[in-house]
Amino acid sequence: MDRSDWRQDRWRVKRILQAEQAQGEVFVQGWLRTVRRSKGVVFLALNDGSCLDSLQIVVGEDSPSFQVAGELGTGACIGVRGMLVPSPGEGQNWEVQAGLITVYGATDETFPLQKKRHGFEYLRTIAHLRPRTNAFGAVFRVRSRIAHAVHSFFQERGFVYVQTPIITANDCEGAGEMFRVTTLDPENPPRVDGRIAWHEDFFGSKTGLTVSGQLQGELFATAFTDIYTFGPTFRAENSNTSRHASEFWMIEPEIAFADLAVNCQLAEDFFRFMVSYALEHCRDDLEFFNKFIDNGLIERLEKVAGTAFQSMSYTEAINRLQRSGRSFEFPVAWGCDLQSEHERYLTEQIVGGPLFVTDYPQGIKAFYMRRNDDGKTVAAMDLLVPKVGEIIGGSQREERLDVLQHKMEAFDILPASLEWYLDTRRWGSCPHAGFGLGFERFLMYITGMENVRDVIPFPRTPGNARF
RNA sequence: UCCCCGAUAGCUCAGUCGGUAGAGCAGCGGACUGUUAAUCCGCUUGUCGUAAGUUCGAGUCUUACUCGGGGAGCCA
Repeated sequence: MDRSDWRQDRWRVKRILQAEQAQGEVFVQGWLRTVRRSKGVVFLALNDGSCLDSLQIVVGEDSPSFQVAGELGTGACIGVRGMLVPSPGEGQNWEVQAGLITVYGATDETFPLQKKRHGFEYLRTIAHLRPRTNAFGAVFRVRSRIAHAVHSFFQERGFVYVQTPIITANDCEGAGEMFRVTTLDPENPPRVDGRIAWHEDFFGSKTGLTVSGQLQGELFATAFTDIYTFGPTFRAENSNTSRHASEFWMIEPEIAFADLAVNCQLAEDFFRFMVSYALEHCRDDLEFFNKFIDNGLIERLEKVAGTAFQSMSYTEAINRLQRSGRSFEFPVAWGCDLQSEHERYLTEQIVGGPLFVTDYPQGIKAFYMRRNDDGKTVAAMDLLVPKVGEIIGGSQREERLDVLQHKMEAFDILPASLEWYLDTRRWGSCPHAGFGLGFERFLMYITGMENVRDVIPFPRTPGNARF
């Protein structure tokens, strides 16, 4: 239900532009994208973030604010009271004939945003102002809608939303380097026998920021059957790529009584639901991306929304790569992890769309993944998509206590640190599965933006935590 | 962390063989009764990333460093 008229005292630009008839006097507030002056008339383009388009404000010589309007610059924040009338000009159906204009915040010639296209790299250096641009307005509106779509999808299907902890003492999840959380004095930490006495730290043990909510998600899946998490995740890896951030958001469903096939089906349903949702609810913004960022975007999204995903086992993928006749920088051999170039070739060249690769060799995957009957592979799956690469990683979890204990031994993980995790296998264990989807990677896929730093409001990457 | 590329006006970029800095946009002033990143005329803008070196002379060549980008690894 649309309640964007929740305030009686002013209109949002989006609602005005959707008007089907003249509305009489309106009051609007926002920021100016452009100011065009002629001898007897000033045109203002007013944007309030409600939609991509701006509202045209026409200030005639008869307006009490004609003088004021002529002195406004790009970026100024104003309120306008005026009559909403059909626009005689090209390019918009409605415009506001300005009466009184209130200037909340003027700008001067040092305002960094101009009415021209800026490079994304430059805009990253002014991340506090970039939401006021067309591209980032579109990005963050889409981000908001898609976040909502995540909850819609799972809530409609009876999944319980779990807020897994951000501070955790799990140090052996194997998903990446952790940021340390401590209140010990870094200059002079307490020591026992020369080693830092972590038991004297705030939580009585060594803690860090979560690298995944999966393990706790599994605990809740053994009570609520179907659950999901959606929250921030932190990796202290020194990754300097367009696809990695130190702080990002991840969606992790975990489902009981499910094998890998059900897991893949859920991932596909989810992915396609989100794409359809974006096409339906973010149309204007997607058209902007399609026009200025990625010309094939909408066509690609529509195809993905309407087509079943392909799937192949790791073993088959290796065979297909070997038979491709293509020479890769890294050799293709069973037992080796797929390199980025291999993944790209599979999803972009061989399949030309999203692709599940399943059943990887157990040596290259995490300890908790369920061992297959062949004794060599585990029930793991990655979803690869063109341009972005790996966007989902998941697996059926090892629910057999003895097998899991052996795996932990083989991976050099001390069972003592995860007794609570093993307890779920001790009592009332059940087959279950789950996956993680990188929210920003999905946004990259949906918007065509090519850098993870440009789909997260204030990106954190090695060497940068500004704003 | 490794490999490659880059850093010149507020922004986007050009700058030849080493010879002393330039275009568009923005900004400022003016013109124009309705524009769509308006148009037209005029004007202003520089520690050439930092430090050192080679040279009569360095934006240009060399080295180191800083920052940014692309790729790789790690992964989402």
